[in-house]
Amino acid sequence: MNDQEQDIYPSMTIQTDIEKQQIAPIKLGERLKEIRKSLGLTLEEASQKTGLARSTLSKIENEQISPTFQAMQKLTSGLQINIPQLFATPKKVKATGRRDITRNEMGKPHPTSTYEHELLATQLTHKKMMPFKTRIRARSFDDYADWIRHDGEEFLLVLEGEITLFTEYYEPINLTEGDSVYYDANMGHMLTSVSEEDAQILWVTAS
Amino acid sequence: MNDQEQDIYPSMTIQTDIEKQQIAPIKLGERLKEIRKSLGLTLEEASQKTGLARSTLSKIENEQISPTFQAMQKLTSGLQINIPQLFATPKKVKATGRRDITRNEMGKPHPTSTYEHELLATQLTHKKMMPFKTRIRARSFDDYADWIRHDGEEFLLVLEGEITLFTEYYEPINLTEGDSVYYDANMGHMLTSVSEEDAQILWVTAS
DNA sequence: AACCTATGTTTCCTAAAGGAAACATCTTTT
DNA sequence: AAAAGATGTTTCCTTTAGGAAACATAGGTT
Repeated sequence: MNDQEQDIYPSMTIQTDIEKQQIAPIKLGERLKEIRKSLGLTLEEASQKTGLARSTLSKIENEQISPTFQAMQKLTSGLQINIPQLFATPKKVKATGRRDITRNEMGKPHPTSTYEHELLATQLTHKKMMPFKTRIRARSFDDYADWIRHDGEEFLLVLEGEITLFTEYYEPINLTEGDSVYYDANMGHMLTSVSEEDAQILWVTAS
Repeated sequence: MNDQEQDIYPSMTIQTDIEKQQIAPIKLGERLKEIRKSLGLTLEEASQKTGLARSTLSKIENEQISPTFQAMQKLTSGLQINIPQLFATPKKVKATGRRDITRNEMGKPHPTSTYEHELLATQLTHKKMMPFKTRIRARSFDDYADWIRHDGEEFLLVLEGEITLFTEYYEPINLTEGDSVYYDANMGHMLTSVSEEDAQILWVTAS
């Protein structure tokens, strides 16, 4: 799957790092207090570790002042936390309880010139992985205009037939039923069928 | 795979969000200027978008002042960026060019009382997904002490045989060769084989 | 060239942050 | 129970951040 093909269906989109960092309508003070408490520190101790006055910490925790970036750096380095951590709400609102079953052959078809994709679990959006079965129609290196490359990592398992895996930095290699590969998708890659029948694979992408 | 079984091998560990956020010994002003320029904005335009005075922005960019958290919020909301982005160095060091092939049956065995895992791509560490083939030995609900649940999301494809998928919030459902499921792993889940032979599945986890 | 305009910097003032110390509340010690 | 200590809050003062306007500097226009 190359970049152009992406984002056609919502179900094809993958939740990226950026999206995960939900915007912070943050109660910074509250959060800081949580962190300090979880470290078992008093204001005085935290003051010593950070170099900020006890009173200043108190005011920050009670949202009486808005700390400067400088102060925040002292906070993070002193308490051994990183900045995103300060903003990430501890109980992250992660989806839970979702489930999506795709019966055999009942995925969403998505054909291209070289691959015949069958998208799985398309009822779910905002998932971390994108699984799909693919029948490899390409028979030759020349069926591709260029390397396919995109963000993220990919896992591939051959379900039937035999394929050749071309990758930018390695020699081509043949894979047959049951074989699998894991690779960085930034590296150029492409597949061709070599078995009599077009090979079928399972593909899972994450970025 | 339950929590206890995790983290036995480095190759089983999955790269988490926290690890990705590399610490930032940041030149905040410099970074802000980069962002503003990349958006093609003048100080005046940025001022209008953020509600911060032109002069203030100038001083921040030249590190003459240390913005308050309040100011930083105006920055991030006005320029449509999120806070970690402000700190992340633009050229993120992401792995690329890795590749790991696992031949059929050549994965790393990892048996438990209910499952017989074969871990795939174990040569790679810090990957976003953890793929493994599993033979389901459990035959009954009672083979499990409790629901299996852990962080992240899971994708499952039945390679051979038939299984029953038990999930916390849904009725049990049977899956046969070629069927697949995607679900949140926080939701309790467990599998049993129902076919004559123990069923085999492919499992991919991401968190 | 003189003139305007757009963009960024600096100045000057006020509003707000940060620190020291007094204060208020608890808990522990004797 | 009184005294001492520890912890967090508030006050008061100094320093710094943030905004308005003046200033500097660069292109464009006539």
